[in-house]
Amino acid sequence: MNQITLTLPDGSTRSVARSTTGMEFAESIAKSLAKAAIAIEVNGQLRDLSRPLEEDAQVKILKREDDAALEMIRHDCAHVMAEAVQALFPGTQVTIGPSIENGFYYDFARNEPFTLEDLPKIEAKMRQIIERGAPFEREVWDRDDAIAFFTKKGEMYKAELIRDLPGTETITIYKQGEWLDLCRGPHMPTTKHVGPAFKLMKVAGAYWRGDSSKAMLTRIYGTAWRTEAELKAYLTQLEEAEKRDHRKLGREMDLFHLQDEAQGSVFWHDKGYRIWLALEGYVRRRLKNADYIEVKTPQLMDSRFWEASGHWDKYRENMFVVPDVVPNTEPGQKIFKEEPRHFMALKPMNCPAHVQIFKQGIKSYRDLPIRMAEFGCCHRNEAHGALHGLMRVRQFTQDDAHIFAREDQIESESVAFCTLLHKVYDDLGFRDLTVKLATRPAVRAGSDETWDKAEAGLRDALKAAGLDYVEAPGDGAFYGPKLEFHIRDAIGRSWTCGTLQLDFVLPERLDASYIGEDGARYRPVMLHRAILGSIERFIGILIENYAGKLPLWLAPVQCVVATITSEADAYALDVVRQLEAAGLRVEADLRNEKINYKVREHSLAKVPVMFVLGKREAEEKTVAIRRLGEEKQAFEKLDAALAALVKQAQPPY
RNA sequence: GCUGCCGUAGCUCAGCGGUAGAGCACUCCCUUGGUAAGGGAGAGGUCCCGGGUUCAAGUCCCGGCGGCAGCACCA
Repeated sequence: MNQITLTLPDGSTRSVARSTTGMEFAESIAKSLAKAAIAIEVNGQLRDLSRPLEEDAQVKILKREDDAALEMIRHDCAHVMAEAVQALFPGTQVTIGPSIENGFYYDFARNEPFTLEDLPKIEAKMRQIIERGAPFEREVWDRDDAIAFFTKKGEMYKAELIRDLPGTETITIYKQGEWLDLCRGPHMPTTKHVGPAFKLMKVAGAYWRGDSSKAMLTRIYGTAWRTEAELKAYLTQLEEAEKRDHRKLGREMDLFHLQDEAQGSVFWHDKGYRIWLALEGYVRRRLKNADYIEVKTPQLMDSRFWEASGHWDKYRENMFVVPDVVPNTEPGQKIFKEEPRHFMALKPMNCPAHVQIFKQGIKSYRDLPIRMAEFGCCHRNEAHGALHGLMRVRQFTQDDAHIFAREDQIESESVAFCTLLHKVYDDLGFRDLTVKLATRPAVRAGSDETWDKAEAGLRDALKAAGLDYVEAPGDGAFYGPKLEFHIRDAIGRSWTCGTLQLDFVLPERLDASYIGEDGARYRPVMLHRAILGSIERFIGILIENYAGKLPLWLAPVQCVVATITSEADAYALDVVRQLEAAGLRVEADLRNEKINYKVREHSLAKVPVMFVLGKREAEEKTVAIRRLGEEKQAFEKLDAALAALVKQAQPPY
């Protein structure tokens, strides 16, 4: 038969001649469809419209509006950029250029890196290439021919890519006019389909194949969208994110600062530390209610200890090591009187210390589970380039806890933790949550059998908790698999905060045991878990999520009492005293400034509530209440206003 | 750590070989003003650090340190 049957998404079927191309098929349905078409989905696989259809299939014509189209626009845009770059900068080698979230990039090999000034030139060239509208043409090449071709052209990276492709892979080349690139495809019909809604954003270095031992390439990032309106919306969103930057807000709101002498460690100012205390207090109450005990363990411990835990070998280069030697105080002498032989290290994590507490005395199976929490301050010597405000620091405090449990308690403990975590995120305003199961990494401790057991344990727990999840192979910790909890913030960014890690290795290494019902000794299993993760980082996330306008119970200054005239000063101070006595965080503003000025200033400082007092309020013992973001004022009796505010400022638990 | 860009007043930034500037913030004075900037005056700087070029260096060159953006890393 020279006819094939194509089934459309609505279930209707059409018979067409074998070898009809996707584009011809689209045209046979409707001219308008052919015009809007950018690709065809054949049995769930995206294909070029130019490719002939050879067999019966489920098909769907993809249009610009479809989600998959965005990826194609971005991918095609990367190709267009590569052509533009090679046209403008001869001798530049192309490597790879995928589409990514919100856009695309292309990595180039060039002796001189690109600068921001190059971007407008490249963009202009790209617009020419798009306008020219050359069709993307797919060709299948012989493997050796392709390697020879790219080698001859001086495209060593491309040649390497082809050489490393599995032998079964078809080598496809896409041409757009004169220019061509190795590519799996598919592509849209022509470069014109990319459209005008793109922008080159930044240049950066990137390692060849993501390997820091390999060459540093120069990467150009771009963003691309279906329409210019979408592009504009995206750029606006970036501006919004910049306005929310916790480093900027932290300075403006006088929350914290960082300085050279303590890189990566935070100086918490009075106001920032109020947020910390409110948050920590809340978590502490939640933990107590969930039957956790709270402990505090040493900051500095002997290297022997870290050797036993396994951290010394694997993570020493990220630990702060302190020589256990008496330093010289004589001027002009060496810092140490003798060559240091013994070392101590600042703890990079709390778990080994918690095992020590567990090991004091003999534990019975009846004692388990023991849920041991610590707001543990840890130090990790992070690479300079990794430090970023509160988000990535060298000294941080975890809302950490280790649950020592029997194996038969893993599931119920995991489920209980998931419940607790959900409550906390819900209270903090994060409702959009995704869960990942990170499984065994290449470098790890413990037998495969142990890992099988641990991974199965977490899968069972997820099932019992009724949580959807995706697996992240190879992302687990060296001692066990983990669940990662990702929260989505108000502007759509995702953050990994909570974790639950199952560990059969550390109890073994540090020889923790309990006596079972039968009188024999057993190993407990450890569940490492955190909800906020790092408190520093979580406060950073809160600041950005709320754009500095924290919920009343977390706000560093909950209420400012501002006077209109100095006649109200005495009354204002009395009001402040009463609010403070009721446990609120309050400030008085008696300055010789107009009320407009005061309202503006405290609004910009994101103070949620202002009590404004003039002569009238002082005489009537009332307050004029102005809330952040509202233009209206409410007038109330002081007693009623105070009682209402105290109620509103209650933490969620 | 790697690549690129940047480092001037508390903050945001201008100046780019020829005696350090603006706005906001700060201090003082006038003003007591009813819900997002009242007026005036003043004070404030090793122009990141160290070398070099030059008659002369925030300004040009080299090295360090730090910041930012990616990359790599994140127990």
